[in-house]
Amino acid sequence: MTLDDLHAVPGSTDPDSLLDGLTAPQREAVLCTEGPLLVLAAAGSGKTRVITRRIAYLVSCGVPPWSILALTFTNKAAGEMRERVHAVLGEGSARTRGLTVTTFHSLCARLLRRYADAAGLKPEFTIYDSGDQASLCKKVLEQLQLATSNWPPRSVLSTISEAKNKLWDADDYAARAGDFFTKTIAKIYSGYQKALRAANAVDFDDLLVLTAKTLRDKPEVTAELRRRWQYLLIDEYQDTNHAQFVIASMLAGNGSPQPAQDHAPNICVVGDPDQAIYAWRGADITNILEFEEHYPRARVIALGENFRSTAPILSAADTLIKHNKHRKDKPLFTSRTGGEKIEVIYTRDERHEADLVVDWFRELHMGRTGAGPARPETDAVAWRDMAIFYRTNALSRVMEDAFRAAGIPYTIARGTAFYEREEIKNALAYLRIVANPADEVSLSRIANTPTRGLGDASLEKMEAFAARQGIPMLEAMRLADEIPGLAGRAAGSARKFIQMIDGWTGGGEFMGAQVPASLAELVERIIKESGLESMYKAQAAASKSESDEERLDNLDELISSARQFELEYDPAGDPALAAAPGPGDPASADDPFGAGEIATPPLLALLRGYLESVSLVADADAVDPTQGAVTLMTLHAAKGLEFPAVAIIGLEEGCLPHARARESEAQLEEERRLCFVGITRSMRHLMMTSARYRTNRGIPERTIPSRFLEELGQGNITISDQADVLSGLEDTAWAGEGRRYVPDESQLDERRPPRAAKAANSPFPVGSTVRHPQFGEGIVVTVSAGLDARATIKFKTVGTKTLVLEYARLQRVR
DNA sequence: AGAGGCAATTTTTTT
DNA sequence: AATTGCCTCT
Repeated sequence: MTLDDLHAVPGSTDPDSLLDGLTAPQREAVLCTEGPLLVLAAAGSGKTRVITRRIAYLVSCGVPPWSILALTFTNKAAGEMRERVHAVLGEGSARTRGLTVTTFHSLCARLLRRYADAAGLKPEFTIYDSGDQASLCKKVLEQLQLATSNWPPRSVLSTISEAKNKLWDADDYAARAGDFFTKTIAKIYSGYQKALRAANAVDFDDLLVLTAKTLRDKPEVTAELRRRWQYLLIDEYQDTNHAQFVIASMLAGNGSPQPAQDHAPNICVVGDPDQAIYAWRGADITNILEFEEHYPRARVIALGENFRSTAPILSAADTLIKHNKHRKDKPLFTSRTGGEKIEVIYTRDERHEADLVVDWFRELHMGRTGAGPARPETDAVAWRDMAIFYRTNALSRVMEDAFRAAGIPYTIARGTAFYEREEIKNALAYLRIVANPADEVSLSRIANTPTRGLGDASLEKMEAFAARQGIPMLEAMRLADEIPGLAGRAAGSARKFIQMIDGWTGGGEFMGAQVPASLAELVERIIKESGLESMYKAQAAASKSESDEERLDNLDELISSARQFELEYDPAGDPALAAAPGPGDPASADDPFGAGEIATPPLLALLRGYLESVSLVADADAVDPTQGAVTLMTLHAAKGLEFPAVAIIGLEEGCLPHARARESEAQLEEERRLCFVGITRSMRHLMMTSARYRTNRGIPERTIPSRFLEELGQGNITISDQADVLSGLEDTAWAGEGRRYVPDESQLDERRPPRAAKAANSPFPVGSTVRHPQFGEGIVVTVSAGLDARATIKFKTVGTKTLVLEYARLQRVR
């Protein structure tokens, strides 16, 4: 975010002022509002700024905000864009009312809820994540009597996903299936899709696919939406897949079968082919490459000047990306001069790597010292301005350990992590059942969690009954008394279970005195009344382990998140609730789609919205620059961000480029683009590390430096081989058989004394209980070594704190 | 019925 | 290394 966006005159009505500070091509991109426009925005070329100004410009020219639709890939990107448009136009004003800035997936979820009938769904449908998909797939495999060993659900699902991305349904796939493998997949696909519909559920692909099909097959729906959204804007267009392409085309009014238009659609797409990194999940680069063919009257504007990075960083990125053969060369330049070179560092192993990154960040944080006059304090880099990128999530662990030991604050960009915890999944499964009683996957998750005497045998009987009668499982449980062969005890348990759920939903009506008045209350009651809370309380008491107490904290946090959602929820802004507009008043001065009759009970609407938002979080959404901490994330999550200081780790063959991507030239080029994306996130300081040995799945292996390091341009980098400082280590450590790396402790860097030894000598070893004069009793979580040793202690009453041992006056409690 | 232990296996990236 | 699934034991 740049200063002049934040400080732009709020409520300014002068469209021309929105061009201030823009370069000529940027202005052109803002001003070219009519007709198809392709903006080829190189990394760091001010893309977001252009999009923001463009939206503001449209509004200030009198275009009604509700007729503008801007699509991004992550919630964070959408939120940021919304915020910046507000900042330029003045928040809360009617000037942005009805403006839609959202992600592809949320747009689709909302459209599918609103046009559920047309799409063949019920509006309370559940969105299944990959875990849910796998469970459902397993059930289908069982029905088809196929072994999961021969048909691993994960890989079956990815084949199905590929088909879906091409908009092939199960029949299309079956029609093309020739051999045994594809024919079997066709059967599974068909069964899986039936099971999804029976559960009134959709997977991530369905969100896009069903929307695309609805738009294609229901002209009345498409016409209505086209009437609303006259201006379409799509960010990161290089990463759209075929379904998204169809959605965009249909919304723009350029889809088959009748592309002939008397006016060219106002569709503006922004992207950079060099930053296409999602081919593996079906993104189709030809969408952006062939935009001009699809929209013959399209204007093309290239933004090539980079305003983000220093010259050496930019030059290295440019040199690297030029190694891609299947690429249209385009300029990438900066008018800046100076700047430090990229530091390429070879380390011994991943722990050494982590230590050197920590050291580097520490130096940056203090401001550089060294020869010459002391640098001004502004040279220091705040923790929040630093980031570490890695190819795979597994690489984060060692870095985390190092940061924790060093006492440097850090966060990991893993927005989905919270919702992947067992206790949260369980609580959400109850919520999903409440919202969508047909949701079989959620039901089987919690039918006997906590245990209530509904074991596998009883559940199977009820499932069989449900299948015979062709009714959902929950209905079968309702009729438990009539199920032949079902034990009386199990039937009683089922009855109680049903009563419990009816208590929350008012029998599905969401009315009545006993039904919760708020979402937070519903979540709280479910956690208590389902028995989840007492289950985890009992576990915590029995094991006294921290992870179990953490579960209770997490459940509390879920209640808070529901409360938060409730506070921010605006029913008028929920397109899924809006009644379809009457055909009479398309020219209504106000947003004809914004407010409509609300037929759904408010609590149910809230719950649907909440579950939707939970299902659609992205890892990148967790990036919070206000946290004052170093951010750790994958290279994929880093797209669209920028940081003054960046460390990219794991520059090794097999890691980056990844082993699985070395089979084809195309995959290798995508890896190179991934590396390019990482480099171009950095504004001033960039370090790239390569470990000579890396432990994968517990086995240390000798590595080969990434070819990308050779492709940066020698003039842009400085190389420092820290691994070589201890030459001879290899010969001794790797002598003999077994290929086990046994580092000789005596040869290790003095700055890093063996941690385990020091920590063990600490008077307060990990796991011990200590007493603090002020904070009371706690358990030692980590201890660092050295003179200024610190310990992280989880206190019973005041939470977790990091203390310097020398001053903390801790007492060991036994 | 349910919990606990052992063995086998491993997706890179994510909406 | 870590997770998941399967199996046995209570």
